[in-house]
Amino acid sequence: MRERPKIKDIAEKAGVSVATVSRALSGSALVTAETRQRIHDLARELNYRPNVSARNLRTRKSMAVLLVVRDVGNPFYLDILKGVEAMAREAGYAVLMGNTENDPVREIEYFNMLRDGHADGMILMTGKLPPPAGNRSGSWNHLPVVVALEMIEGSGLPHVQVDNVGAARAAVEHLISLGHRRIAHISGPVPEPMSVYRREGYRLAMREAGLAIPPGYEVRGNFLLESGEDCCRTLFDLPQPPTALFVANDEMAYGAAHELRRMGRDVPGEVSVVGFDDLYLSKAFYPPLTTVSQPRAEIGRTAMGLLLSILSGGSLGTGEPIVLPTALNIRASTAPPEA
Amino acid sequence: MRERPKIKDIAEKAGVSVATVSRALSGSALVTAETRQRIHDLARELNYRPNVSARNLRTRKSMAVLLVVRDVGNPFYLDILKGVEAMAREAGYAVLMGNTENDPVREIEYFNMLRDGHADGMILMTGKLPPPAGNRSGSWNHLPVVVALEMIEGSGLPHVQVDNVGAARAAVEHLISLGHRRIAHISGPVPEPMSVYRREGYRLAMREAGLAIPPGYEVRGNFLLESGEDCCRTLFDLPQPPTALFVANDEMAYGAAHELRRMGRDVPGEVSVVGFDDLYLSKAFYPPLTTVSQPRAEIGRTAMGLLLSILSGGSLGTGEPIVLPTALNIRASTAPPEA
DNA sequence: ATGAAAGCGCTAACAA
DNA sequence: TTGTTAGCGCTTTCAT
Repeated sequence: MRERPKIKDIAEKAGVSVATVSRALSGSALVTAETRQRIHDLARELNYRPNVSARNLRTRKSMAVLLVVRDVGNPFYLDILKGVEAMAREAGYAVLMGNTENDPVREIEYFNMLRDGHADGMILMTGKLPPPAGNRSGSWNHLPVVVALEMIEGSGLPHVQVDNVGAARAAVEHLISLGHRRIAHISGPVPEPMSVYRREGYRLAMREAGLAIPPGYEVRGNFLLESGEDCCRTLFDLPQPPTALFVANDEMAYGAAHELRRMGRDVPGEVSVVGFDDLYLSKAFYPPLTTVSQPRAEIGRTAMGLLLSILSGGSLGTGEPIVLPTALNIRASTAPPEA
Repeated sequence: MRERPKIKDIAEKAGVSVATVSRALSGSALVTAETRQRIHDLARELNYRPNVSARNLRTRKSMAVLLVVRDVGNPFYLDILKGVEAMAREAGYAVLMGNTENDPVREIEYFNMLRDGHADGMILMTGKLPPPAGNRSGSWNHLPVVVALEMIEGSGLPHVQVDNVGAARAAVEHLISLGHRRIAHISGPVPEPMSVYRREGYRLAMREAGLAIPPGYEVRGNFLLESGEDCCRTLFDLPQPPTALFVANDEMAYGAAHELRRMGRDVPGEVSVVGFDDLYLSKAFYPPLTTVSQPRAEIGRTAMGLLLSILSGGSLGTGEPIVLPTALNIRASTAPPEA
């Protein structure tokens, strides 16, 4: 037996042609049950495994997908990755990790990997599309790419997302229904769409309740913990500080709550805090964080499902984005304002 | 210009052979600077990119590595992944995610992917080696595999790890130095080595301080949040409950602290808690968690570096495991016991 | 310094 | 139902 058996070895032992072996192994109906059985037995006996490079070259497929995020170190992506991975492996696809760190060079690099045959399709969660230079069609919308989580407006690509405006609005309405009037917002890095939408939800809820947004009540953060602390400090340096905070993600909400504690302000006694994302630690946080929960695993599964249907030549759907539902998880970081 | 230019297209336009183009593009010295330049220009103009499947088939390499973990959803792996990814892409390797969920079938599957040419090497963090069935050599130790984080004793494979015994011991010694005597331990899922080692460190520190471990003071958890809560409850149902907890990972420590709060016991006023891992949220936790910090990104980088040196035919090192240093981060969840 | 040619291992026409 | 054969696009001897 040679180092690594190939189809030819099986063919010789079985006394058939390589074509027959290939067919038998791929379960083609054009092989008698008897020869198929014989070949399968032989394959097992020789511990045969097909060479993927050869198959990929011939079939022009790689059976791999690329999952591209801004920062692999961000815990937010975990459940999405998990959802993608689960669906992918079920369908026989491997998952390649892409990490851009907001670097345009890398963003292009991953598109190139797609072209190079490293992967058959891509799930893009960076919210950005590199300029279509060197791309004949002048656009990306004929590539097997699904945009998830962070939308890319006008891209013409299939999207899987949540209603950030509506979810943010519901979060702020919760605060208002508790009786809060002075509600501030720590936003993400506007003008990125996700941040803009969440801020929009905040503004909408405030306006509908007839509440003015005092100057300085909108502070721009960057989604990181420290940023939550900093923004919180800014907010409470105001002459008329807020009684409630709507923070654009949980991580900054942790930072804000942390900072409030440091300043000796009780949460939710003196200040209520609402986050966004429902990271899995938010329920163990002290106080357990009221926050908007996104169906992360579902986002991953849906995006991968969409990509699979594209890869299998299925329709691209309606072109309308798929919007998954969010939920407001009311826990212990919100309470009525002090009397 | 054809759909996707290949070497042949460039060769024709340049009036040279495909061999010359291949050489020029790979930077071979056997091409005149002039033709090399011409070919490079042409390649850029045609927007040429090599087909990876073809190259992989020919070179018998995939320029990809497989990173296999028990649970891609676990935040602990994030920084490791980040470290691996950074080193990998620097060296021109792609990173494939593997997720076993402790399923032996999947564990084998990833080894098969290695054999099949899906990846050139593997970083294994599952702490388990599938039975070497169908493996001629009867063992795995000639495969390009680096074991990280969770050691696999007797595997003969290169290891990157931390000194779990020593780190755990230092953590418990901290508790002892604060004056605690009744120190309990919430362990991981013994008899898995990592859990056993951390428990061993606990026992060692206790013995050296001349402290007996009362019956029931060692409770077995599973590294998950809820498990921390459950174990904590068990511990405080004891007639003589502990004044300090050494918990085998941060996630369970969060759970334990959460449960203590629910029981109305102040941390660290009434009970001190030490964790292990230093997840990035531990400092934002309330109270900020005293915990053992592992150099996660460094573990990832080191493992990938080791794998790269193996893949480039370098030595396998001494065979001795590489042990990376840990540090005890003392924060606010530990204090002297009540008088 | 360049070219011709032989594959890498597989799949898929096309024949039989 | 099976076999023959032609590639997939690239790298790499071996000639020249």
